[in-house]
Amino acid sequence: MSERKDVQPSGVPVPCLTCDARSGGVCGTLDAEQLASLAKASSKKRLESGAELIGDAQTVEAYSNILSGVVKLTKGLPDGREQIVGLQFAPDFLGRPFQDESAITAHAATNVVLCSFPKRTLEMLIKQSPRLEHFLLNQTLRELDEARDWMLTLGRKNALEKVASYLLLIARYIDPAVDPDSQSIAFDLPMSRLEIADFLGLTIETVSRQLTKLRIDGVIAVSQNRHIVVANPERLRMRSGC
Amino acid sequence: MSERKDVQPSGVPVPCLTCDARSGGVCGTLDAEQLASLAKASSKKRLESGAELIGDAQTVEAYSNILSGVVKLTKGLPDGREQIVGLQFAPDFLGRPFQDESAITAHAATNVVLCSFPKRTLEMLIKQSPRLEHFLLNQTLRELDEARDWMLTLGRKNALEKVASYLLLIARYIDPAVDPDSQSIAFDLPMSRLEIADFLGLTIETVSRQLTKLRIDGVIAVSQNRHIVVANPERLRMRSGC
DNA sequence: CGTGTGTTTGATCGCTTTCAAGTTCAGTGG
DNA sequence: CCACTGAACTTGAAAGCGATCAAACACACG
Repeated sequence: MSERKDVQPSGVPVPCLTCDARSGGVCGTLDAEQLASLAKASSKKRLESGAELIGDAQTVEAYSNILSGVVKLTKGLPDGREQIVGLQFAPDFLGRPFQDESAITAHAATNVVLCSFPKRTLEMLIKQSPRLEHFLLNQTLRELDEARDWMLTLGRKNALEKVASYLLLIARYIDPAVDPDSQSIAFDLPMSRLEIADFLGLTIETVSRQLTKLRIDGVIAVSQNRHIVVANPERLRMRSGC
Repeated sequence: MSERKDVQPSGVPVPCLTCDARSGGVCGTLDAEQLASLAKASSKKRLESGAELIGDAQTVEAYSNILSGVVKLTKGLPDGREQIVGLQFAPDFLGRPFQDESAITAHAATNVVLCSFPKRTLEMLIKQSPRLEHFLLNQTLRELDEARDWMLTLGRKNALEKVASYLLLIARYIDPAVDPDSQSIAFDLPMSRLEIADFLGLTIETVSRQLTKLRIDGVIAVSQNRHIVVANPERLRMRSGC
């Protein structure tokens, strides 16, 4: 690709012009020149649901911005038990800076579009740009807050509270202001029952039973397995334990 | 205190000269001038085991370095259930940058010595010192790794594996190279059975029973409640599920 | 129309919790 | 030094919740 086609008079690379992640994510912290050097080395990737992005103990040679879709981060025990330890949504940054080997596995939970770039390129930019490092610190702190919230759920909530908490988590991703108003909210679950179970530290059967319970109690309506209507978010919150 | 007594010819403030955290922690990233301005605003605090450092939803006006002891971070449910979501040891940095309200509670798990300084002072230094921000990013990434390890333990391990994992965690803090050699290792638990239970998402009775099981199996020896001798670290690791 | 995958439902089992004593330990005052 | 006291810990018995095993159901696809 020629420079003429790649770079606008404004200095913003063409592929970045229409990119949702440009303002929200990593790229929003870069000046035009830095953005250009990152864009030159980056490529858009489409992944089907279920595809593996990063393998456990695998050398990581790329970082990515999530442009759309949901990525799940998992850890496993030698005997096959699995736990999802994080969910990442657009426009999150994906990758573990300053560490060559990943201790976790990443999979596409839905169809996913990424903007990937080499580890080296980004690490060079980090050294140049305190704003970028500040952005990463903030995202990492947010992920840590989320992980700790989830530890409370995993360690101290019962099955019903776990499932209710999960539904609230997804509902809030769709509409962050879901609680105060008691409007109903509808969405499609980005994950299968097995994945939900791996997220909640439960089995599929238990997840299914708790969804049934919430359905019978009139808190939610379920259709086609994945489609959820939360009739009464406030009642769902009451069942989530907090 | 006069400057003459506070500052050495080298430029290193006197109280910092003998400080263990000076090289390992936040202060190691600062130049002499920055260290001096931080030292001027900081004060050493001794806290008894059980003291509250940061309350939930309380405005945080100070950050700290942990000079000695163990700090536990907890989250609770409205009905009183509690979960420990993190342990911090010297020379960790304590506090949640860029957020006025704490979402968690911090308590001294043992007697603790802190070096505290005002939020404002550190935030000013962060703006000046990319090295400091880099240090904080690294510590936060490490804490996130630890939190995710623990999510696997909370969600997918049974009671015996949880207790074994906890003992390994503490043993590794005492001696990081505890696994490869099969030497025995002895230490005092920094936490009560209730705290261990809150860490593992179990009850005190279950923690006690699993410790008894490990004792009967000859994996550990327990005396005076808190003192543990791990006779065979490798067998302990085998029982931890990974 | 059959096949396969994902989900629901049912019955039973087992682990962890709960409730209820005991026991050990550290601290205090005689 | 020892007896007393309260807190922390251990042990036991029973109950409950989620896991496991098994079967039925629903939907997509060839």
